[in-house]
Amino acid sequence: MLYGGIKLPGCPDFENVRKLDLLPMPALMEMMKYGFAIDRDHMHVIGDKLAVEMAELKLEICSYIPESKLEEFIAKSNLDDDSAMNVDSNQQLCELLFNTLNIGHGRELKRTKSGTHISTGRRQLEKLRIDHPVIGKVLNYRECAKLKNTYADNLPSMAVLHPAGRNCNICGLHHHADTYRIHTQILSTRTATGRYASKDPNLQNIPIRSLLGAAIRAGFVATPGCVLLSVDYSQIELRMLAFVACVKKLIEVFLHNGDPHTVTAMEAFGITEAQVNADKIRYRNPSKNVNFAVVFGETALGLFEQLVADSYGKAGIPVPEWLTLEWCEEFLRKWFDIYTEVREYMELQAYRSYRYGMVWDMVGRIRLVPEVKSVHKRIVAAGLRQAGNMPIQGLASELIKLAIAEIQEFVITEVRSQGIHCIPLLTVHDEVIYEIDESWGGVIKEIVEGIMGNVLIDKDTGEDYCTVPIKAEGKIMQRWEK
DNA sequence: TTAGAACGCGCG
DNA sequence: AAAGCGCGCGTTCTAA
Repeated sequence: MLYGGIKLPGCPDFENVRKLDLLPMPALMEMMKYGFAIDRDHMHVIGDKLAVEMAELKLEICSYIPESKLEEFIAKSNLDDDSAMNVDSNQQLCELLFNTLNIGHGRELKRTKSGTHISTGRRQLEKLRIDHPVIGKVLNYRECAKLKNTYADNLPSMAVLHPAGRNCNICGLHHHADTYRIHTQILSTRTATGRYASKDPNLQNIPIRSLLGAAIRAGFVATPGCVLLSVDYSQIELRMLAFVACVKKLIEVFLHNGDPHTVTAMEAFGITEAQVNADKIRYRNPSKNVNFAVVFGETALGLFEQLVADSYGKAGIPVPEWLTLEWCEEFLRKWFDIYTEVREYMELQAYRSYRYGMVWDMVGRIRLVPEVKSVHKRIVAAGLRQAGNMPIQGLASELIKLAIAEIQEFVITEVRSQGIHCIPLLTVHDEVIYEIDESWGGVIKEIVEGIMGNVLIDKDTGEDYCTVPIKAEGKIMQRWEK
């Protein structure tokens, strides 16, 4: 027995899955009930800064409208202020970029799904960045608008006051100070893969990747006297791919605690570690991209597009001469030769999709894939990608569920029973967050890391169900991700 | 006037 | 021809 009667490995097994879905429920209930504290003033300050930035960018963007066209644009603008156009409207943006400024003239520009307009998505605009200064402004404006509308303005208004004092009427706890807390809803039976979803508000997509985004995340704070403990699995999907598909070379890399991206580059190009590090853009970045995206069923063209966008976007440099579609095709071929079991794994999932109409992950959760019987190649291809991805994403989601349940058991029997404050706040796919009495954060961090890393080791026999070591790393913070 | 589609984008 | 998995949400646009 692994935990509470959960068996591994498996085939479709509803009883097993039902048990696994129920075990983490007490912890999820607490996450929703206690909420995650936010610093409303911090959010307001960011919101004000973004408003200023947006107004400036909007003026700069509108200044590119030629005098002769100005009236035409003003007539089409749907805003009641005196601005010449609405940058949030892709139609008006298309008019400016492609019909007025003729950016990308003569080049093949990708159209939107419905085919009615040229796509103004970030990946497309990145390619046009060096053609005209307005593109950069639009992208900056978009980032500001997203952060302001979705986060800076909305989150403070959704926060609920937990007043200082005993027996809080919201959560029942004793609070030493007023806090404003966000209560999300966690949906445990929503996704096709077994992951959780979060809504009203969604706390699983709080920004972090950009500098401005990180500032938003820093608005999530620990209650005074407490710290936040965030523990996340490292490279969890790549590890699960190695495990599920029995990928010899990948398993070895993880057993030796190596860096899979560097090793992939060394193997694919037949070079040394020093050579990989000497030209990371050429060797390590593509390897990292494929290691990450192969579980999504990325194609050579997808890889090519991504690397081109990275080149223009992040590095701000033209596409290197070696970066061609053919190069990407060749690299992908080499990748599958090195990790040849992945090819076999994908074929097995395809077979199961056709034969049984479904695929399943290692604990027995199923996903139906009727798409593979479609007459449309595009639909079939999408179904096959989903079939290949689900057991990987699924198993990764089962790990964190087991961990959440096990940590909760520890929290209740060993921590709170000693009068130490420790509550679960949130889980974000491969990460769990707790709020802990500040003097106990360090101790509990070590224990939680251990529980998460050993979640596939049998508690009675010590047998490891997993052929790949699993690692979890924790951080202690006053503010989320800082 | 309004519900839903389309588009774009935040996260893992 | 299309070309990357899983979500939720804000704004604009469209059809009724």
